[in-house]
Amino acid sequence: MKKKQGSPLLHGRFKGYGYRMTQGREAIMNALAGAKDHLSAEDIYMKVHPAYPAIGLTSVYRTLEVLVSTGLVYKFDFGDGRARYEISEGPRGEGHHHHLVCTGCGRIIDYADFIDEELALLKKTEAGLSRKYNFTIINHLIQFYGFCHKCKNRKNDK
Amino acid sequence: MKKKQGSPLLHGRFKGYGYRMTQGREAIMNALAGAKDHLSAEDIYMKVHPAYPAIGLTSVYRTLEVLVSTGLVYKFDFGDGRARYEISEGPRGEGHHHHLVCTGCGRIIDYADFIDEELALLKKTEAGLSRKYNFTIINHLIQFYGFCHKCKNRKNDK
DNA sequence: GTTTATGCAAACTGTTTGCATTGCT
DNA sequence: AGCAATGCAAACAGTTTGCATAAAC
Repeated sequence: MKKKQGSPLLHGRFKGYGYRMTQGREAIMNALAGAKDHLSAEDIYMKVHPAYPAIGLTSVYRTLEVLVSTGLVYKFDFGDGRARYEISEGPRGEGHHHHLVCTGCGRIIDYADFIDEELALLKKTEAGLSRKYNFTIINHLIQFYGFCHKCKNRKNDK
Repeated sequence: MKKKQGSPLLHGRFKGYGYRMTQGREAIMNALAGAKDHLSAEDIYMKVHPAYPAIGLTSVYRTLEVLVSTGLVYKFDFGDGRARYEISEGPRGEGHHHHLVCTGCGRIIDYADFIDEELALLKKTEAGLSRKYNFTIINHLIQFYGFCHKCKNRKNDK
């Protein structure tokens, strides 16, 4: 189980948009497809580099930009100054989860509990929003902000 | 109705944490309190500068950092490279809203429709999450990603 | 009188861009 | 062959940090 071969879907859809498929892009897509979690541009660069050393960080950024603009890949930002990317398998994908973000220390906890109820409601909301704002919804991001148990206490010290 | 005088709550809570109240900090808090929308550090700097020209951008950042770490102010990131700040009146505040973020052009649409149903569910979810992860939830961020009507079409061209 | 906050300038970090070269198709 | 994609280095933008000074307490 070295590197999961290709992501035919991504691959195909990508070319469908008229972009060229190159080794670098393929490697980047594989890295994204094989990742459980959201990766930063540098994470991706690191993952791809050993298999394809010719890659440059610039290409990673440029490829990501294209992927994001087509909606095939997702970009989000947790506020730590570096963007994260994740394959857009959509909110029904098995890896889908939401986040708890600690305002005190920046820690991010992924959770997938309660997701089902949330999704049911979101689906309804989406329908309404799509209509009202003429907006095609592909994905969503839900984050709860607050204090993790460590920072909760530290806060009281202050 | 020039600038809403002080934010006694913020003010008091802030000192309660042991920080000193300075003119600059007060001005920054007023700027935040008077804003309908999420402001970037530079927005705040611009708002504060006329009334208190001695202020420096550095202080804005430093004050925001403190406010965020106490939970009095909220920081989020839409992915355009600059962080936004907003008074943490919590999800029940009248200005509370969620976002539609266009992946194609970066446009952000604020919406407040459907908020009530969403909030009801979120409240329930929060309770469960707080317990399970021992995490104190103060606020949340909900964003739908997709394509606005303009980018929807542009995408088909490609 | 101490200690914390400030302003300025310089340092940093992630991301973007210009340009000559390479590699898809 | 023709045009899109790449790599490198330099440019950028937002944010952070060091340090001497000023302001709160």
